[in-house]
Amino acid sequence: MQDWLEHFEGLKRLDAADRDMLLSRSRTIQMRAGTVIFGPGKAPENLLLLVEGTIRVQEVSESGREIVLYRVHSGESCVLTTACLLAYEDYSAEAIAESDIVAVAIPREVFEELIARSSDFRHFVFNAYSRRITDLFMVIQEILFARIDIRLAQKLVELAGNGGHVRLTHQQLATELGTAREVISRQLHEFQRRGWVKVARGDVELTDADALKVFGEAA
Amino acid sequence: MQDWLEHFEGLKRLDAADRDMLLSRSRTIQMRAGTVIFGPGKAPENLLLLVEGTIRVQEVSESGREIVLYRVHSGESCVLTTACLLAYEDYSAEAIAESDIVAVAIPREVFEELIARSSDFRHFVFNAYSRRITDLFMVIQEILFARIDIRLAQKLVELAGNGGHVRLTHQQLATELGTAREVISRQLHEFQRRGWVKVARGDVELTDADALKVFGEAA
DNA sequence: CGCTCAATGTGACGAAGTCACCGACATTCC
DNA sequence: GGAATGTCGGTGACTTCGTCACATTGAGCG
Repeated sequence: MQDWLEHFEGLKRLDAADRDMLLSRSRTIQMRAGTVIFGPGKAPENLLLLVEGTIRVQEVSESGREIVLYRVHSGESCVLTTACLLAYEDYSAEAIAESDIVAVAIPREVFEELIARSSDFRHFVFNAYSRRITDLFMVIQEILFARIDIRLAQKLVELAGNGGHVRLTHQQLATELGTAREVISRQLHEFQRRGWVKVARGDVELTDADALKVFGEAA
Repeated sequence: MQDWLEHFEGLKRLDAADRDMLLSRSRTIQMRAGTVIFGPGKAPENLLLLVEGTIRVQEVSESGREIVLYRVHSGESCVLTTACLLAYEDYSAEAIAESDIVAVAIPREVFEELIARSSDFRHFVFNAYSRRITDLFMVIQEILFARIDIRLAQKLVELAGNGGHVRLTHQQLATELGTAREVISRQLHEFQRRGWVKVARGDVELTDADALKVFGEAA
């Protein structure tokens, strides 16, 4: 894994010296799908750059309800880790490897030095922060002001691959939206009644993606 | 306004050179209470350091419902402005001067240069980001997982001054929690029935703050 | 004193979350 | 094959919360 820097759009233009620094003073780590990367009482020591795979950040309630806040994709950094290093720590948030992942861990001193030296690196980091904050704004916007049927329609369109299938359980869809399984079940049935989807065990087939899309845009 | 730097705990230890830079290349601005500092289609050009007053950042829905996301107090920076500069822009979020304010506007180049030069400044900025992100996490946590009677009780305790009065209208309280006025009215009546508060026009008197506190902690 | 506007009260309703429990399907192990 | 077990999904009753459409109240002011 010599050329992982190529995965990061925002880091391609770094100086040779900065690239060297990143390459020589970081180490590559791997984790299996399902690993808890950080969580209550488990703050990481390093800034993580995600080379391969995706990380899901979610919040959990005592009662067991969950919501996905955002995802970190390959080529992005997990800025929350740096946030954790500074701020309070009784997050009920956790980050989970959604797939097997490959990441690069950058020690804090290296992070600081790069921030000081490289304006490209600065932009990369601030960009990441901005995106997360925007994501969180959107999440709040949605859960507070948008109807759940609309949100589910949008989510289905978003998640459907080319085959038009969403291979998730109702519980997983509920977690995506921060609602309860029963609510998803009922809404999916309503969508099926309208001929927009066909539900099966662990799978939702979009039979009329256009209708769903239109419905989802009726904000 | 020469010594505004003294208001910023995180900036007190800056080098003389950095202080000079901040002082010489920024300008002080003032705004009246109620001014919209940024909002949809109105992104600011500068990083703002708030010297005097408070700024409220909130989100608004088409239907008119609102929620307060967080407040920026004197001695803090309004990092979202820098976030705005980079990311999407169709925020439905807005920042409003809650009181008359005095702020220092720092041009982008100066901001960048300081980030590069001063580790104290860096920490100041990252700290601000972290705090905001944490605030947003908490907001999501609350609106999704906490009952609104609990949240109202907490909010009343939090907002009550020494006199034990919260001088806000039901609508304003609703905005604090992102709910509807009617809901607040009903909950306040229930609290009054239990002898915890006494409601009047634009004012809630906490007659049994302890009970409210206990109730609010029954998470 | 009566006007007017903002603040608040209220009941009916609808949307969404909770609870309890059930049945349907899948996997694994005899 | 068949039993055991666990996950997934279905359902009705209920509660909480938001919405809507008004009615009422109070405070300031001409």
